Amino acid sequence: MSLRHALLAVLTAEPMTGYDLVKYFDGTVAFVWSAPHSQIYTELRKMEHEGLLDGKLVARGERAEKRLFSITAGGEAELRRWESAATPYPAERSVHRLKAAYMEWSSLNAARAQLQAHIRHYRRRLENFEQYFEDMAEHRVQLLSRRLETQPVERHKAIEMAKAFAFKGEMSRARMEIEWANEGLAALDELERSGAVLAGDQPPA
Amino acid sequence: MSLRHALLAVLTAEPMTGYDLVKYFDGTVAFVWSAPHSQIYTELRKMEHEGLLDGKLVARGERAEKRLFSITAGGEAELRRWESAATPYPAERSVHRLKAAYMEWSSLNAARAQLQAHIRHYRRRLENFEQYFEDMAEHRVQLLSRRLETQPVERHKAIEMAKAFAFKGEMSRARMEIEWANEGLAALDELERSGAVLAGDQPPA
DNA sequence: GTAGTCATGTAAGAGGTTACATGATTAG
DNA sequence: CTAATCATGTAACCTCTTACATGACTAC
Repeated sequence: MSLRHALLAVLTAEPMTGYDLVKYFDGTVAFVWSAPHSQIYTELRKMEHEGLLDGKLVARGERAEKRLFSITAGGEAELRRWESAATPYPAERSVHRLKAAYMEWSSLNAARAQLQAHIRHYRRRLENFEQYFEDMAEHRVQLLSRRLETQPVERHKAIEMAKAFAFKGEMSRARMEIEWANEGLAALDELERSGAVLAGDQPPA
Repeated sequence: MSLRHALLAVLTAEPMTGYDLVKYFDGTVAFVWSAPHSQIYTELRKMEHEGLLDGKLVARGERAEKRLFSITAGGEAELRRWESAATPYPAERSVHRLKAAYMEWSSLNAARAQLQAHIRHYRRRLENFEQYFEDMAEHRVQLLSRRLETQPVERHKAIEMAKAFAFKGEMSRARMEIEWANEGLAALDELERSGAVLAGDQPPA
């Protein structure tokens, strides 16, 4: 049920089409919540039926039309309710941590490759976040600029604080994962020096 | 497709029933991968049909029977393959980070309550991890002890390293989340001092 | 004209959640 | 005898993934 709240939240910036939302969900929003277009279009229609959104057809070129969605009073109320209510913590499901926990079934070199891939993955994320912060400082984040234009000035500080805070969390997470993987690489070196054996370095019994 | 690899990995310790697996998945395994019994029993049967597991009925008391599953050579091969192959990174979906990103729709006090709940959640997790490490040091982790009994000695170091490494990752994560939430609380205090306003502290327009 | 972008769907299937359901065994 | 634990399922439903599908608009 979080996709709908993500959609409501994005739509508080300004009315937009499903296509616009798809783009945002492929861009900055994807850092905290991602969704494919198939899910977005169907959820938008559902929310329209439930009165959380208002969709109206507008012209697009000569013949075509597109559907502009805006958040309704009910939608905003639902967003406020969700933002103020407690959200249960989903059960842990971390493939890469699971894999690490049973690393003994890999080989020394394959295990190293996994950790190096882990580092590469989170380094790339970190670079994207750093880019985002730069863009934010220079007012180049479209969604945020639109939001500031449409929301009352007295809320601007809170809006900027929330975005920065959330992304800082993802940055800390990325740094933590890189550090963790580096410690794993060191532990593997130590294992190798001590002559320990992984199952993948031995033939199957 | 990771549930099956988690099951294979746990079953390398020793043959066990679905019920035993359910218990482990409610216990230590849940820290990296959790699954309800409904999913576990059906997946076990599927894996049996595919030849990854071998299930045989054994007596249980006078009348009843239970099914003991053991990993087959094919199952072990699949586990080794998975452990050595690259695993794609799933799309981010973090409700609490999403909520934080749109905190401006909450109220100062509700936002504080969210962050305090975040801290409590990860503190509890951290305590559980600390308990686990203590249990591990004193050889009180059943699944691990069984595993060491059945696996060749030359692999013991690697086995212990892998478990400790994975759980250290979850501990770092928990510490990071606590620190993050504390920074958020400080940022909210700062917002309040500066007279900033959140939407939830104002009536709906 | 044609390639890239804008724009919006449907549908099958996998994975996960929650609830319903049942019965034997064991320890007190 | 009775409560807790052992033991194993089924089923409806929701969410998400992946693939299929279509057509208009715009810049070159």
